Amino acid sequence: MKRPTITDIAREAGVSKGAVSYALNGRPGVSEATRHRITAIARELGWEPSETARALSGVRAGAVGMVLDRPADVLGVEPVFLALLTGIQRELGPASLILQVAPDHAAELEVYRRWHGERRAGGVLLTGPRRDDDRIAELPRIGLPAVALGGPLGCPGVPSVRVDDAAAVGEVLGYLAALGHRRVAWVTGPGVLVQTRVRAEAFAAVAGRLGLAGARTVHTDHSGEGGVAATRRLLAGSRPPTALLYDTDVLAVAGITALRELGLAVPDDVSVVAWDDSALCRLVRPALTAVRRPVAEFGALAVSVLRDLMTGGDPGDVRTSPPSLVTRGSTGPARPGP
Amino acid sequence: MKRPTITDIAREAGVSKGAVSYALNGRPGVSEATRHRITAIARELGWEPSETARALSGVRAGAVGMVLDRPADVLGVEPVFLALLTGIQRELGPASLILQVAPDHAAELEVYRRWHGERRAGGVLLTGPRRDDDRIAELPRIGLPAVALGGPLGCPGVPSVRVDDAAAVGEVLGYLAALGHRRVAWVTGPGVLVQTRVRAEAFAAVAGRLGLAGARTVHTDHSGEGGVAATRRLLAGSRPPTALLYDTDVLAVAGITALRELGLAVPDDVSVVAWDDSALCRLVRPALTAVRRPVAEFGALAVSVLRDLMTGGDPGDVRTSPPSLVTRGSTGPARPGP
DNA sequence: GGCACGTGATGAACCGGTCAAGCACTGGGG
DNA sequence: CCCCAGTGCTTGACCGGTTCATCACGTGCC
Repeated sequence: MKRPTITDIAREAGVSKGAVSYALNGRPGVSEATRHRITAIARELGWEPSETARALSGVRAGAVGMVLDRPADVLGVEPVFLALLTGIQRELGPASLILQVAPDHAAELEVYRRWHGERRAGGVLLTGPRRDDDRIAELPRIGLPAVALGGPLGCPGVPSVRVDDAAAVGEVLGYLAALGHRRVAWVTGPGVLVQTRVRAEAFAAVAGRLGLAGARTVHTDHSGEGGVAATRRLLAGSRPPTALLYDTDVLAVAGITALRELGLAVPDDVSVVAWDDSALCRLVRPALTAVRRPVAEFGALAVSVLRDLMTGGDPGDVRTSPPSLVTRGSTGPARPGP
Repeated sequence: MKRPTITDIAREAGVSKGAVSYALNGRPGVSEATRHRITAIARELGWEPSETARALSGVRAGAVGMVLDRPADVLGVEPVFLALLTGIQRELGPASLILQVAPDHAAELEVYRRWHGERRAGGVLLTGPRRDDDRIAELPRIGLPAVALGGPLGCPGVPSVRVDDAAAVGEVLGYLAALGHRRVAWVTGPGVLVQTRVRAEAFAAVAGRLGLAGARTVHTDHSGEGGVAATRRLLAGSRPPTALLYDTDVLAVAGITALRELGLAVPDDVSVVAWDDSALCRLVRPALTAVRRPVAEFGALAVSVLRDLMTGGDPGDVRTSPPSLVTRGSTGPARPGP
């Protein structure tokens, strides 16, 4: 009950191995009649190509690889990870995803080199891109096609797939401004991440445009405790913010908990917005107003761009469909301040 | 700058390819002197074996595969997934994990067959095992070593790795009983999952032993909404429970939110326990008393058992270190009932 | 001295594909 | 009629390992 090989097909069809290879790969060298006969036999025998053998003979692999810095750091956000995975796999179809954890960028590049050398992966998805990321410089040199998830724009050879966070920032701030908020603070992750940076810059720009003088950005390590501390610090100052934006759902929950302990009501005293929508945002009370990003689409799009790159295309940077703001109970009119 | 092959090493050492192969694999057929010379040259050249070539020549692969039903269903719990992944990868070391999503068990088995046929994976971790799982019957037939994550005990050929949930159930119920709780309800996931079943059975058994007459189990689909509905239903009955156990942290948060909306205080009116501890449990108020399971250890252990199985061992079912109960603010003395 | 035997090595086949080179056959143009 | 180009297929090398059959070379024993 071994799986059939092209040799079996060749024997059955009365042709050579080479002819079968040409026929099944849709390349010239065999007549249409023979091609049909061969594909019919292949289907009948239930033949499927051996990725292993293909890889060994130097053909680009179809599998996609992904290295995680530290699992918890993927894109800076935990719960989003599974949605991302779903999208990736949906677009990947029968091809498989190879996952590996690497402690640092050097080790990560080593993994890329191995994957490429062995042709185990034909391309990779780059997670958690940073400013001046050495990986982005090195990958084209290795020759391994790569797509940066939420990465910097305009990198030659390494296209980025992004969610239009800037637009979302605009929408959120516009919404909050319309509610009368002037002092808005943004509790976000490590500043080295491109994603964080993009949001922070958009935040500053939009706040400037809307004339929100009291806009502030606070960087944390994305941990709940960090979020709590940042919230306390922000509220302790003079002229505290009337609206808070959090980078994750867990961070936002930590935030409203901290606010409640400070004796502040949400949304009466302070409004809260979470960055990624989730079941948690719906379930908590007050339910969290959140930015819903098309994360699964993001993953799927990344794979399709990578595929394009792998087949010789030269896709530029790409955007998903725009994120949307889901308003719930955690936001309301600003309390008239001093 | 191609990577070196054993042919390069052979040329350098002045021996044949075969000798190099024997030497590097630590098998008889070469003298100790030659072996040393060859390994030295291999190290110097920076040689690393090509998994691809090895796979093609029929050697068992070292990589481990894992198929996800639907990502969100892995072990029934989302946040745990990343911790699991961390543990798996820690034990896996430089070997890589191959991940694939399959819509149903038939497709999943097809993936296993392909992986095994191509020797892409030398073994697999089985997720979300069920009672009378057809995969567990089929995998030994395919010949692919497999370890069931939290699976049924005593399956010939497919060892299980488990966390001792029964002990945890005992601890939780003992703790609640000591606080005076008699009517305890368990809000859990789909009954087909072995994991859920084990907990439910332990729950019933322990409740019986402790004489908790009002113990009840409610199955949900693991969604937050399902948890809310179950909570409402439980509290609406006559003689409602004074303590609630939830299968996930998100479920528990949904639960305390629902309780608050029903006008019930936690823990004064009702105590709440979450099954898997997480940042969320610490951050929410009242902070959630939770069962902390060694999830990363669980993943690592599964890989090490799988490795044993892959190298011809016959490991039986294995347990992780015991889970522990972390008491926080969401549990307290039972309110004297009617 | 002849023979069996263990050791250490070699050479070649093999895994399942890809692909360049070669070859037989056909048809058209000069 | 011959040459050439194109079509359709075969042959065989190759990718980087593993493994089996074989063999040369001492060594020990009768």
